[in-house]
Amino acid sequence: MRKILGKDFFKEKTLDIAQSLLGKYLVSSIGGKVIAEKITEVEAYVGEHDLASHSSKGKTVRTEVMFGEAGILYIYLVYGMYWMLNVVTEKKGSATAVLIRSTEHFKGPGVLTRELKITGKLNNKTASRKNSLWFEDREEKILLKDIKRTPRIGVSYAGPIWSKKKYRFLIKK
DNA sequence: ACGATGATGAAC
DNA sequence: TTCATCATCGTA
Repeated sequence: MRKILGKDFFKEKTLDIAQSLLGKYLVSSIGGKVIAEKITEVEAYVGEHDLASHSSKGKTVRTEVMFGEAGILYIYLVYGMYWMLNVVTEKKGSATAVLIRSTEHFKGPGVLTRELKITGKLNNKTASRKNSLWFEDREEKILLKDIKRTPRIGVSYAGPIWSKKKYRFLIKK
């Protein structure tokens, strides 16, 4: 059985959502071709007080998306080349999100979006079949013992506390 | 180890 | 308006 994940799923606590997104599927039908990929690596960004989070800059043209409703996509460009895919979590205004870093076949957040044809066009849109990008539960259980936690990647700017938080979750190989 | 490549936010 | 930086990746 396949269930599309909606707002309710993304309303929970960000760290819980991050962990439970492992083993779920990211499905893209952008450009007509359907690609379904099992999520294997994610990172949590837990609010305005989280110095690694873009939302710690407060509400700006870019970051206001993070202050929106659970289940909307926050997609931005880094290094002038790579789109980063995030899903907004918790209640409106919490400014929390989960970054999708890797799937089964595509290692790295920039590779993943490139291969699934994800761009800023979907920024601030809801993850849904209608918008050609959604999340599915295909009932593949990931055991706790198979999940590894590490600090987040590329956030040394966040200072001694926040750069060291173990908010990266990945499926052990 | 480094360059590609352009948006972002802070300083001026 | 300028400037350093950036939730990265492929090539060396």
